[in-house]
Amino acid sequence: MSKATVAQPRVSGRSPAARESRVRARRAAILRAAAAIMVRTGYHEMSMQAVAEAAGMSVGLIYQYFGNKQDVLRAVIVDILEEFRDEVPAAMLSAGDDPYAQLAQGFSRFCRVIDAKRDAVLLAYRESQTLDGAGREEIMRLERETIDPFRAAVQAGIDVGAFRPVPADLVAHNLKLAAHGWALKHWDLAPTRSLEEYVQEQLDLLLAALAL
Amino acid sequence: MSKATVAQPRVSGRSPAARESRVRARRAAILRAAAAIMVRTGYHEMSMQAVAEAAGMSVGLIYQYFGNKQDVLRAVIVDILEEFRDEVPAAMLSAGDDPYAQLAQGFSRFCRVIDAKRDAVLLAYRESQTLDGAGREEIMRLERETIDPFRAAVQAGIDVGAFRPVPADLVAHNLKLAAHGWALKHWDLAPTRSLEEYVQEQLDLLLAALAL
DNA sequence: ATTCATTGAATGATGGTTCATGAATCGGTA
DNA sequence: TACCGATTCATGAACCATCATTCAATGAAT
Repeated sequence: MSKATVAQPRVSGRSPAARESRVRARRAAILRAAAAIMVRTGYHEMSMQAVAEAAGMSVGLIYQYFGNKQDVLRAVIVDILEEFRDEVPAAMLSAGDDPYAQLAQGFSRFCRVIDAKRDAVLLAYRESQTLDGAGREEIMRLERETIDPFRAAVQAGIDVGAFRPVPADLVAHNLKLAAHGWALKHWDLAPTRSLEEYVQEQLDLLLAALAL
Repeated sequence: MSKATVAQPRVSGRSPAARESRVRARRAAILRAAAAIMVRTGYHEMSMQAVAEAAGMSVGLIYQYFGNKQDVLRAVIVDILEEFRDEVPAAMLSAGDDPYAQLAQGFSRFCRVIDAKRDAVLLAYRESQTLDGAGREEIMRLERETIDPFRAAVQAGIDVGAFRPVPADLVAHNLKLAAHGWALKHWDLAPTRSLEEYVQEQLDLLLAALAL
């Protein structure tokens, strides 16, 4: 005996709109399930069977929405990084013209988003090497896009004469690593300080380098 | 047909000293081979068969020296971190009494060692989550021991009145992340600057926060 | 009736770990 | 010296388990 016994009822009809919304929902369910499992166990320990169960569908269906397992990993990681890429620059825009305020605002938002997804950040660090060349390229691109506003703000401050001349890209890099650091070294940092304290202390330390 | 065909001639005799030296040599060969493979392919893609071949011995023999595959991983990572733990504090001791000079010396050495083992550092970041609880504890301990001299030097400078009062542990943390960052974000940093330039620029930025 | 979504057992490949087998070396003995 | 168990070192094929991926069969919608 074999083959399908109970097909899950389709969520909605066959119209293009219905189809598109079903595709979105399925993809989201898969990614949500996969992310939850990977955060707990890691990519290699995650079986597609487990993802299917957690997402409430069959294994075969996952392959309708993603080419293969690695493709799922890529989508999970990209999802996270896209949130950074969208949130951080937006926060800086809302901070007005002052480069210092922009940096403070952007860094603060960056840290907050990271704090909310600490596990996912660790996942991205751990598993991004599992991706193929194209996947890694995409990750690097997203990371660059996220922090370029930092670089630009520092450079603007220097040009205006508000900051000491320093390598703007390196300052941006340090802000990024400091934000990532809250997730990477949470075991070391969190026992001694809250997120808010961390943000303030780091802003004080890292932006002191910009003072004339 | 089956079972052993050609046993490799024993390197030396059965005396305690000979035994100990053989054990050391075997362990070293296994770790060298395993590290090389993992750096290229990652832990999960590394087969014990491949390690055995690269180390010039049989699979079974590896299990005489390590309990299992994860045990090999732990040993590889611990090896790297122990080098940091030994080198960094030593470099600071050789820098005399000035806290600033100590920090500069320690950070510089830290970065140099990391540069020499960039792949291994990435490996440690990627795979340390694969370890069990005890393994992760050991890693955290080694990391703490490595950078505690940074914290102590900063604190000493503050106490002496040479530095502005800042959270010493956070400065130490930032120096560590900046050193790790040379490996983690080499793709971003290296195109624009050499290791020496990176060290100088980072010292300038990070220690500016200490100026009165 | 046709088309598309969905199922899940079967396939095929991989690889960690064990262990029966054989070689090398030893201390003791004649 | 020459030989003999006993002991330790070393081998690698076989065992067993785990999955990623496929695809023929089935159900629902039109």
